[in-house]
Amino acid sequence: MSGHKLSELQLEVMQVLWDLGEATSGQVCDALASSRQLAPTTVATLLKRLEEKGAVTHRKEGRSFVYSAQVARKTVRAGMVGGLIQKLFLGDPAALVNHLLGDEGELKDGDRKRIVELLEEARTNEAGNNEQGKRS
Amino acid sequence: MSGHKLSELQLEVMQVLWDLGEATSGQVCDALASSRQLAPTTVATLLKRLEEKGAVTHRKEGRSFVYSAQVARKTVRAGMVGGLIQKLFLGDPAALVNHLLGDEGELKDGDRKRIVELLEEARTNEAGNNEQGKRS
DNA sequence: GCTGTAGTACTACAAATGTAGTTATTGACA
DNA sequence: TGTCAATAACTACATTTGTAGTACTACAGC
Repeated sequence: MSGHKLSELQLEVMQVLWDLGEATSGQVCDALASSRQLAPTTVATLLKRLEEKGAVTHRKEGRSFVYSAQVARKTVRAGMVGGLIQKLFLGDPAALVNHLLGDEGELKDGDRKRIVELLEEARTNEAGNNEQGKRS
Repeated sequence: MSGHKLSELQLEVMQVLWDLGEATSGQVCDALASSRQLAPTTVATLLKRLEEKGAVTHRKEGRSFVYSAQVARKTVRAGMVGGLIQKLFLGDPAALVNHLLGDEGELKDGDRKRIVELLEEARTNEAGNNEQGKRS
């Protein structure tokens, strides 16, 4: 439900929070430093906006805010992957996989192999589900 | 590398052009009508902006413009899927597939099956490659 | 106790996007 | 042949995003 559309930069911030569990704006700023040079106030602004849209929360510790993600990585992934499938693949997830397996140059040598390996797992699960009757 | 970042709406317009081959702004407007009510001028604006960024071209026919996509659907898919993988899955395509196969509720019953089938096919191909001698 | 520093709050501003009105043009049809 | 309907050009405006400056505050160390 919660339509969490995150921009690229917002996503980067979320990644930091997901990885660290929680962080002050300063820590987020440091974590991002490798990929982007942002002024500390910029990061603070980003966090506040993310909070406005419910993607993060903060608790107060001393005078500073310790932020943490309020939406799970998985949720955001699901939302964004789902959106992409809708928008680009007419709602058909298999079309996405097909695209990935195609020769679009997406995959490096090892990737294809690893993906195919996932097949084994998937089949196992599939079998398991069938036998046990699936629940979730 | 042409960084074609398209917004959701822009993407919808592109879909129409990809599907129809070419279309006037009026036709695009009609095609979009089912999903969105947009003023004809709005659609015209969208097309012009898309042209500015090189995603579409037009030729003149009488007094009206007939637009057609200038970037291939495949290219845009590759770009956007690639971006998503970078941003959300640390650049690992297999992680995306894994996510799809996970129980995130993304897949309807038939979908999983079809994906597994695709993977099986891919594995067959992979085997073929192996037999012929793989390089890397 | 005073000062520097880190961090929040508030403000700002440019670019992109979603959306559409106004105006000018012009081919089509009565 | 004159009017209408379609369409392009230009303009407009709100929202979101990327980015950051300024002002205020409070703790830390001298």
